Amino acid sequence: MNQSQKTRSLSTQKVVSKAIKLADKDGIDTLSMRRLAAALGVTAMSLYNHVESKDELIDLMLDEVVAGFDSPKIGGDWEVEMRRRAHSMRRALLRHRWACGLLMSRIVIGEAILRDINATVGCLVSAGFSYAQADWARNALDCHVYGYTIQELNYPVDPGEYKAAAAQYLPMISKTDYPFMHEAAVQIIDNKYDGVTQFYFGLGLILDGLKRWVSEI
Amino acid sequence: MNQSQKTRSLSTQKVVSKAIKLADKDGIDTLSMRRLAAALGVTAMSLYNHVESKDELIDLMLDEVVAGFDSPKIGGDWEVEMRRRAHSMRRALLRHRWACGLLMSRIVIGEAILRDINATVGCLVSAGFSYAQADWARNALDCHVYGYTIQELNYPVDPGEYKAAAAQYLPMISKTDYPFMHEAAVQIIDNKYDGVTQFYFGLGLILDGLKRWVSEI
DNA sequence: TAATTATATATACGCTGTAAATATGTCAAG
DNA sequence: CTTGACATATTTACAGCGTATATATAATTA
Repeated sequence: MNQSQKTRSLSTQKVVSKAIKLADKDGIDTLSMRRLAAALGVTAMSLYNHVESKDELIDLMLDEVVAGFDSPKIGGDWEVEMRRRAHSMRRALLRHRWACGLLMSRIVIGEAILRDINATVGCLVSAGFSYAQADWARNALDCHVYGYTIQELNYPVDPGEYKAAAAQYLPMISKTDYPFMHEAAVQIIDNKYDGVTQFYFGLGLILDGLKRWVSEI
Repeated sequence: MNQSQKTRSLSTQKVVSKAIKLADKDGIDTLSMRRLAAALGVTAMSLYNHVESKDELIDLMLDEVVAGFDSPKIGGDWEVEMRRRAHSMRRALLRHRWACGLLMSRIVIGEAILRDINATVGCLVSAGFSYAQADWARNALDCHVYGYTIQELNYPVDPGEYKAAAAQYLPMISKTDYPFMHEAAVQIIDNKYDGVTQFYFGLGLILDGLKRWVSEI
């Protein structure tokens, strides 16, 4: 039916790119092999010539997301580099909203991921961290970035939205049963919260702690 | 076929409990309504008399896990209470290995969850935190607990296992392409890492930061 | 005892990932 | 130029999924 019925039209790269595009648009839940194939003008089983399974496809998608991270420069000011990396991670994870939860909950070993970890550990080590310290520091920073961002993705931290959401949930939070939560919701509605500020505030807190830790040896 | 074919044998509580038991044993991926029903000696559709959907079932399962958290005492020493809560969270999440990823990536509003958040914010507020500070502090702590624990669930941080895993992955990490990662893996194999220590170390770092932050106003 | 309600069942639908067999286009060697 | 090998796309099929719908039966209420 197509002009190129059995001609080579696909490639792993094209499959992965289109999958990311679809996941960005419609969410990861509605991404099925059949739907992806249709979007590429092909039948589902064709994809398996370029991808071993849906699981491998998702790994490849995730590696592509990580490729968008701004990895630290080895030899640079570690604090500046870590901050820049964290910033770029958050941006990438907000752009690909489906990626954060998956990145946290799988072991993915792709090229981009190895490169990023190597650069991060390398930057810290060449700044004076021991390997153990660097490993832990990276873990703490990633925990913050992933942990914060995934909350940001699920809860509306944007000032306007946060207020709206709090107003919406408020009736569900009994004032007598949960007085502190209730008051917190009220304060959120009245005051202003800013997701970006909170993100960098927490990041600074961790970086400060790391700085003191490393220097006090 | 059963001795009680149409008799009332189920309840929401029983369904949720059995679901948790199955998820603990075989993982959340193999938990289907049919399998769960079979484990209860019943057909799949029967479950829908006690649970609105599989999604709601999972929310209920998660709330039950959170019910196992050791929530802070309002009025107690906030640092001690937060440490105790974090400890209990980690234990509960390690016991129910399927829960951590889900807790991070959904908005769950159950009784136990509301109670826990209320107690946590309440403890911090009554210790002198503003509501905004308390909200952020809880977020930072939860990020650490969830973020750390989910890594712990996926990567073997237990000393022996960590070594074995590093030894297994080492061949995949090219020494020329990823020298720092390679060296890190080598050091992990030679030195000793301890997941528990790392968890409390990171926790202490955050608590220290919070302490300085709150007092310096 | 009769009517109502709560609960369990049976059946069915559209969806999923992918195994297996088949057909067709491309390319290298004779 | 032909032929054979290979890469790729298709077709068909299967077992499993969540759950909508209709029905049957046991327990409770009137």
